[in-house]
Amino acid sequence: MDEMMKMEYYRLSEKESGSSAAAATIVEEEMGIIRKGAWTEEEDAILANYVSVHGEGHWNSVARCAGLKRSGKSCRLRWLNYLRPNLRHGNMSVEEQVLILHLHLRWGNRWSKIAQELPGRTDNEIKNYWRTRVVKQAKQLNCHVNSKQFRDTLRLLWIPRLLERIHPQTLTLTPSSSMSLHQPSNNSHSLSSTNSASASAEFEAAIWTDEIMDSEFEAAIWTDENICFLQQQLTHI
DNA sequence: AACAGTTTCAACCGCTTTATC
DNA sequence: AGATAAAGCGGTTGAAACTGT
Repeated sequence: MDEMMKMEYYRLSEKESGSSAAAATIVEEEMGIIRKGAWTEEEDAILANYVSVHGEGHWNSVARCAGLKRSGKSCRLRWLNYLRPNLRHGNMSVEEQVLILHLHLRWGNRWSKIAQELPGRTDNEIKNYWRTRVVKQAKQLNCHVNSKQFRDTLRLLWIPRLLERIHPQTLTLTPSSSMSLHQPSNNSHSLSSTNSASASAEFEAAIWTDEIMDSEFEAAIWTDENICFLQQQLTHI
């Protein structure tokens, strides 16, 4: 935090002392001062302008100083999920989808951690993708999304198949990375083996190509053909 | 065209973690 | 060391958009 920010922060904290900020928020909410629901363009502009001048952080203060009738939490979320620069909205590319599948096998529902590996994507977006696409497809295949059966099928068959289609060279990496994809794991909650960290890094690097950042086409990995393939594999695994 | 059912995703909620005093 | 506030996180909800009849 730079000095200007610090000064501003302490000034505001002082202002808020006495009755706590949280208590103030509750009172404001009860009085109908705190707005909820969809953000308007005007509110977006106010928030974006304020953050561009003062920087991120101290969201309760942002809400007050910018004149927004919103909670600090709401301001933070709106900024992180919508207004922040360099965000990518819209359809996920094939590479992004495969990476999500891969990282979820490794980390589970650690959405923010997964989001860190997908530049421009938010944890909320990834979480929504998972729930609306992956969980849905698993249900249609009569599987639980976290079952060993479904996870093994993803890890051993489905992801390699998708990779082969998008980047044929990915599967001819070093033995270590291939192992990380093909080696069955006793631990159903982890893709990892001893060398998995470096192998996974190699895997992720292989998925990401220069064109991904420009990729705008609708990337359908959940095609009838692919789902049929999954269905067949699930009955044999 | 109108309605019902389904899907999507932005936003909220509540809990946990981290930072500060 | 404990209290408090802020930030972060994952789960859930509900309105809008979409699709089928």
